[in-house]
Amino acid sequence: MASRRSRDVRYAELVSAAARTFAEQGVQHTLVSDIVKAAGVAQGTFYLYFKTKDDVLLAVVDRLVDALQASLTEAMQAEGLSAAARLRMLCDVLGRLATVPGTPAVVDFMHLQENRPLHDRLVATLAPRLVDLMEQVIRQGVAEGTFDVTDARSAAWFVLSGLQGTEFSGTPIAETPKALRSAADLALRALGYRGEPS
Amino acid sequence: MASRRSRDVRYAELVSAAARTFAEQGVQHTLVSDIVKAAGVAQGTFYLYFKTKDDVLLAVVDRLVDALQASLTEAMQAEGLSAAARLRMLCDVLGRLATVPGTPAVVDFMHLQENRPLHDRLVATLAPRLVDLMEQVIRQGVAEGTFDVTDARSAAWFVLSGLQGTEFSGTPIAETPKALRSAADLALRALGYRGEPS
Amino acid sequence: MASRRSRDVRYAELVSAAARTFAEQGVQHTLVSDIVKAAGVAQGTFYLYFKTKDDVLLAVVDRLVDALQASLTEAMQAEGLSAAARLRMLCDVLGRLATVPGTPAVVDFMHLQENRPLHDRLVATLAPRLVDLMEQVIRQGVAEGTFDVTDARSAAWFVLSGLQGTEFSGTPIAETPKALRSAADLALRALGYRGEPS
Amino acid sequence: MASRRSRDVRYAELVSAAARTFAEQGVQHTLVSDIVKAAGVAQGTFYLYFKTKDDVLLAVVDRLVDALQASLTEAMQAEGLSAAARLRMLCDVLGRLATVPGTPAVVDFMHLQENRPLHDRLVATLAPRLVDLMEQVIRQGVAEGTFDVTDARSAAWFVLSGLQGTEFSGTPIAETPKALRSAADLALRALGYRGEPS
DNA sequence: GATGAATGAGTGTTCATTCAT
DNA sequence: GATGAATGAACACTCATTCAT
Repeated sequence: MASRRSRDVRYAELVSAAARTFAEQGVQHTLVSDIVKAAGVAQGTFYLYFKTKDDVLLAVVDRLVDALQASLTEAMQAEGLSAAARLRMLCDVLGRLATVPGTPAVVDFMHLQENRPLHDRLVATLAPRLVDLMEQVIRQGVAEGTFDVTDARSAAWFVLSGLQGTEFSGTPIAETPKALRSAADLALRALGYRGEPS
Repeated sequence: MASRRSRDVRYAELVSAAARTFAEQGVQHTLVSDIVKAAGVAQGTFYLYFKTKDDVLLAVVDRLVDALQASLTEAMQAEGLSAAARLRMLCDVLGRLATVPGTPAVVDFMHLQENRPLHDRLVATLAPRLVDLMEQVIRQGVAEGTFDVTDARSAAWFVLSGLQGTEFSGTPIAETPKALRSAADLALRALGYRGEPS
Repeated sequence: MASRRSRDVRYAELVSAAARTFAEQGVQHTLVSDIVKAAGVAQGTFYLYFKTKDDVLLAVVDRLVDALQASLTEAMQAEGLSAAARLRMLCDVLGRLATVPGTPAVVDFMHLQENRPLHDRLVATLAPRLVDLMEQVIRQGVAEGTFDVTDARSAAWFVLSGLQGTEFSGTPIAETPKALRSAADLALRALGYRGEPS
Repeated sequence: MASRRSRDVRYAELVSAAARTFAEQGVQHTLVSDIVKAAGVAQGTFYLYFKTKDDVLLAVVDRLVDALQASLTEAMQAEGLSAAARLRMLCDVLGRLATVPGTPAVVDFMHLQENRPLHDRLVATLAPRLVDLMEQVIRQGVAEGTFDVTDARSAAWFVLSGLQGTEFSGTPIAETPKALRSAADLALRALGYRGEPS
């Protein structure tokens, strides 16, 4: 029998085990029995913490989202930055996503065709928050007079999608940050920014 | 027994039945037995035309892609257009996707969370071709001196992703064409285009 | 693979296999996998014929009920019999239940504590029909002037329950017919019959 | 932690909780976890008082049986009554079962198809004692010369089953006592009693 | 070619019971 | 005594695929 744990600890262990297993075998091919084996726990224990198999998936995604959210929020809290600077910073943070400590290999396995469902949930959960942030930045730029857009929300979607598209462009992960940096220039131009590129 | 048909006709019927069923129940929850029922055909017949269940999905997607490809290729064949004009035209075609005759409700159900796999395959199949087209347009623009980008491929991804992002921005389908039109302006600006907006 | 059968034949085979298995192992301890093993059929085949495990139980009971119904109806169709004679005949038929060809050992295993659910369903399905028959007999007796009861329905329940109670009295099955015969005398007296005993 | 109780009190609480839960959800669908929840006690505590889940069922039934036994024994202790009078009294007691203080709603939920197992155990436990009582009464009647039966035991089963059958005849509970009274007349006739009806 | 009965490996979930704390 | 986390054997049911007719 796995030694007694507090509810929270065991929960975290299970989520970790699930994340690991999803990463290794793909969501679709991960059995509940794989997860519990990885967690060193009995089958039934799983159901003390999750109602169904899908539940863990949500939990895994939530943990990632929370980590990202933390990074982003922290990054955006800096005062006295211009909108353009903030946008570049946002790109940087996104670019570092792949290497955020604690979420290793996330982006890596997220892109396996196999793991589409996970990726989708992540995006579905994360995207709205990102759009909100981006929209704020754009509005700031408009207020400053450095950006020139009429519909901040739409522009936020366009820019963010463009940046995200970089993910798919076949760029090796190692070069993602650089790719995002030049994508940031395109983004700024799209927003009507006339300042010099980075 | 379903009446004898030529192989092609029966094939088409099955693909249609599959498309219909995927649309109604979602890919994940569509059983092979549902498809054959919809096609008015016996279970075994299915496997005379498709090797596996996933095969139909591919076939359904292929049919869509072919239709789109036809529209796009035709649109791009026009001679004597500026790069900017071509880009706008490309946006228009994308905007009309939802109403392409023969692929009714496609975009509609493509966006159900349920149908992510289908959507993904569509994008995976279509995206490279679109990127190719877009890249050509961009290179033309650079050659003309109206666009100003260094990495045409990356820019193509950025712009195309941005345009695609519009899909997700919550815009009602009816207004997608209009939304894409203004997104085209953002795209042109991103590419360094200085001409007047549409 | 078990050889192809017509739907009806295979259905009958499965019901038989289920009846046999229920009899041997008790309803509660019979697994679907036991039934299919007994039928020489794959697990999935079971679900081509029954929606759930409980479904077979119903089917088994129905088959028994139909057999009994046939015996009883036939027995009651004889013309020109007195009510008392009919009641005795009904007792005989009930007494022969255990030996009705085609339903071997039924009563036998019906009484295992284990098989209470089956027994219950049988009684629940059969009892109303039996009560109807008994009520008819009683009404005939009242009309003849040989029986003397005011509420034929209640009397039917009383008499039938009394007869059925004999089942539980610990009488060995072999002697059930004899026991029922003397129970018939009690029943007739209860109904106010003054004729000489059998 | 539930407050400390004497073993007996806690035992009684658990039996009550079980009875309640069985009544509400049916025996089959009652989980041990439901019972402990109803008792406000931890899962493990259950097993300090009962060896298995079936044990509680027995305990619940026993409690009912004890209550009934008490009523019956008291009723039968009256001296100087004729066999017929005793039999009528026995019917009365049975008729009042439904309203015996301390076992409210018992008969009510006992008849839910759902609760057959409970009912069965009750009958299985109670019936032999009842049969014993009834047999005594019958023997008394034979000795008095007012009853005329050869096999007192069989007659006891017949009569008792007949009376119990009244339970199932669809009679509303409120009228059960009355129904049993007229059933008593049938019973007396079955036993060869020639005295005037009640 | 067409049929549809048959297959059976695969898996999520349940729940009575145990036992470390 | 009391707790409640942990156990894990047990099982019903699914569904893509095969193949005898």
